Amino acid sequence: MEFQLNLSKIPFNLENSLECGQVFRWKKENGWWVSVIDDKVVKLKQKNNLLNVKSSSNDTNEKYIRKYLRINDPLPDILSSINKDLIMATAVSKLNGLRLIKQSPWECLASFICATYKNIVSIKKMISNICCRLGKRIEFEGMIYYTFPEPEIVASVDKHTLENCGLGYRAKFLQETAKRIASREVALDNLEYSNYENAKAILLGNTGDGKILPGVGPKVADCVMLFSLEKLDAFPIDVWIRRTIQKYYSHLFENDTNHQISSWKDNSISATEYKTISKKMRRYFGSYAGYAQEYLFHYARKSEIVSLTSVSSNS
DNA sequence: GCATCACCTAGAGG
DNA sequence: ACCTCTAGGTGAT
Repeated sequence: MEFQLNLSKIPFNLENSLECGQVFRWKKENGWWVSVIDDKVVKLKQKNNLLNVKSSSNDTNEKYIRKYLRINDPLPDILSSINKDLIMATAVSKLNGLRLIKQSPWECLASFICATYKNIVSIKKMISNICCRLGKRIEFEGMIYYTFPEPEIVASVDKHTLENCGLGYRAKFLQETAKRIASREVALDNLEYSNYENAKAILLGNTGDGKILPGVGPKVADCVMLFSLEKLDAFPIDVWIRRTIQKYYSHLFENDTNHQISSWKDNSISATEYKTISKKMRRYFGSYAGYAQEYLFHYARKSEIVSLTSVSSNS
């Protein structure tokens, strides 16, 4: 399967969208961005208004690609709705065309369970290891690729297999969560049809029925909802975003006597802080707060407007 | 409820 | 070659 997608008058930037930290399995090979989506190898190359697409499957049609890349999101309207201040205006002007990507919920959930307390380079390696060892093999244009393994597979392997993928203490979290997804104790795919509050309560196990997903806290839940469950108002808060907010949005918290922004410690976010920041920023940016988060996150990392002592290169 | 702290491990920096 | 520190946080106390 091979075709071109005409993007004239549709703002889209492939590189920004794939490198902003929301997806972990795309890599550049011979000028093409390559990954496996579901069970299909997909290669993408953008030249101005044209997106070249190649795939191992004939099911990878224009509709499929448009959905995955969220081409139908009204990006100009979204960006003007979140463009509320100078820092966002700068991020938008530098990253225009960055779109959220619609991932498979299970792969997204598993990825962000692995992502806790790791840098992006390490995350990519862990996920690559999981796919190599447990995924289905696909050959395309002389190269071998692997699918992301189904929850049933992850649930049933020996625990050491996951540990050997470099997951460390995350191995048991991932496997336990895989079991509960595989058994459909938690119907992950149905959460797309719940609202933000309900979906989050179910992911966090706050429904009172004891269906806990280990390794899933507020940050992981927000990432899964934003990147795979159509909750574009979700606003994940990690150390980068928190530092950016502390530096550029402290005025929003001036009247908050309970949670003075100046007292935030640099290396951790308490549950209370998470709720305070999340509520404030979701209200401030509105129904597309998740787009704002992604632009701020990528801009903060790329431009180093907030400092980290150890920043890994993105290669 | 709410704050503190340990946690697997790879990779960077000294 | 070593040591120290940190990473898209979460769970236990």
